[in-house]
Amino acid sequence: MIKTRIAPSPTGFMHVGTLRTALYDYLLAKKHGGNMILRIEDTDQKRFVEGSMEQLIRVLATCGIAYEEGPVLDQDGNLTQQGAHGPYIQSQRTELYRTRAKQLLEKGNAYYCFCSPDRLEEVRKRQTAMKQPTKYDRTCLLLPKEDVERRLSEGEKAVIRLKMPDGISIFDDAIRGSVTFNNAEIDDQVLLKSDGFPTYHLAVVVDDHLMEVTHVIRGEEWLSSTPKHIALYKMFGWEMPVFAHLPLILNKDRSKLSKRQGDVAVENYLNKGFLPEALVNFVALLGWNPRGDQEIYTMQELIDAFDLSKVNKGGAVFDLEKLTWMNGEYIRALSIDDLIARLKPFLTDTPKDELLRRIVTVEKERLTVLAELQGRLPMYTQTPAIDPTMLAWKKSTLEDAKVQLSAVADFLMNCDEQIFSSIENIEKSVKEYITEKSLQTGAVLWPLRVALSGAAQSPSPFELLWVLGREEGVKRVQGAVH
RNA sequence: GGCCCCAUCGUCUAACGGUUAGGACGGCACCCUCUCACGGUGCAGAUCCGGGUUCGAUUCCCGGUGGGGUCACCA
Repeated sequence: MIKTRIAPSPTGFMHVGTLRTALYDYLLAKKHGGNMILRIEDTDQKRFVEGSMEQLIRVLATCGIAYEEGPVLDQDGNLTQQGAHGPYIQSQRTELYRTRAKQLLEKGNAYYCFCSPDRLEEVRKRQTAMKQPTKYDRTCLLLPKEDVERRLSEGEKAVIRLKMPDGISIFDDAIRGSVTFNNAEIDDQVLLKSDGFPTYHLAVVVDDHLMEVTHVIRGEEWLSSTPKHIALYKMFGWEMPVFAHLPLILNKDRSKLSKRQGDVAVENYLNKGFLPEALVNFVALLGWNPRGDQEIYTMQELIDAFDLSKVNKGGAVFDLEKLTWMNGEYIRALSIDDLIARLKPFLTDTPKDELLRRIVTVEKERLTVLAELQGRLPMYTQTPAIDPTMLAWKKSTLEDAKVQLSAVADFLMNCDEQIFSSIENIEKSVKEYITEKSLQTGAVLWPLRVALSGAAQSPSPFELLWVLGREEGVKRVQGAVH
């Protein structure tokens, strides 16, 4: 059975790259009836941010990415874990890593290293100056056993390093095909830090094996450390998973997507009012395409079409404009009720139900992100200040505009109340009025719209009248005349 | 710099040796229209370069060039 896993660090936010990886993990697992795991990689205590695990769990849930194993939130919002291979939080598994590191030590596949960060730094500087690859010089590998024992018993801080074997590492990446490295160029990676925590490299291999992960999907930044992981799999005698290194998501300048150049946090997009479905749809298509001309996909369609071997190799620029367009598409596809429900969290003051419903009906096709609506509310809820110079249509005069407005106000005041029941009826009646009086459409509608909205650009006068109602509408028109 | 990866319109991508190199976002023009938005139509816009292989290369191979990633007791 296929088993995938997403393994984020609890650093306070979810990177969009993590979302895409999680999505691909999910798509691959679901496509083949497999399972997905959420594992928290919190082996760096310095980077841990309180509450971020819960946040990660919530973001995955709102994006519709469900996993079978890992930390979850119960009904009261408390963190629990589910699955047969837990715990799924690495800081709760440290004993496991220590045991495995010791095992490597005994077999001569790893060794203690007492070198100080300062010395390591010096070594690197020297190597850089001599234009040599920067890697540990293996000083501690030559230490006599007795020395090691003594220093350890004296309580000296030490790390455990992988003794990188000779030879070459070849593996078949599901996306890139065969990749080869010369082991001589690979560093003796620290596996267990002096604080007793494992590094990513040890923990990821141990956990993926113990949790029976079959497909390791991760970003391309991990490609060059894969030989270390392969060495570990071989030393432990474990079966290797399929590796799939995803192309990077890029900034406009084609460097790895970073905070400096825009939002990288999924939470930021959600908070601005990008719909999770839109974000998922967009991110799914960064580096992969189901072939064909379709742009909008449901999750089920993505699952059905997903194919790891069709993921692109080249990095993909995160195009905010296309995301924004896609979000607008999703907003327009929503029902009014659904849209209102999603809009409410973004409103600081919420108009009464019927008014809000009408506003949303009119604004729906104009919204690109949910957070925009709040700024458009005053047009409907506050009497606008009218700039008289704006009232005149094209080459028409202010006087003429006022004449037209007075007449329209009279018409609106005296017409059948029924016409206010729909935008279409209002439009029909007002246009009939214009025709009957042989007026110029623009000469009436422009001043009318400006009088209603106070803005050069706004929804149509018919839409505005429908939202505002007869009373408020007439009041605004009369107000513009005086 | 060493190693590794990558390379089709500005951007996301399609074309598993033979297509007028297709679609989408963005841009521009036009239509709809009182304005905005929506919608519709159209236009501009790409195979990094050089060698091979082949009757024929976007596609396969090699070499350049360019870009990126990585070289931590961070992931």
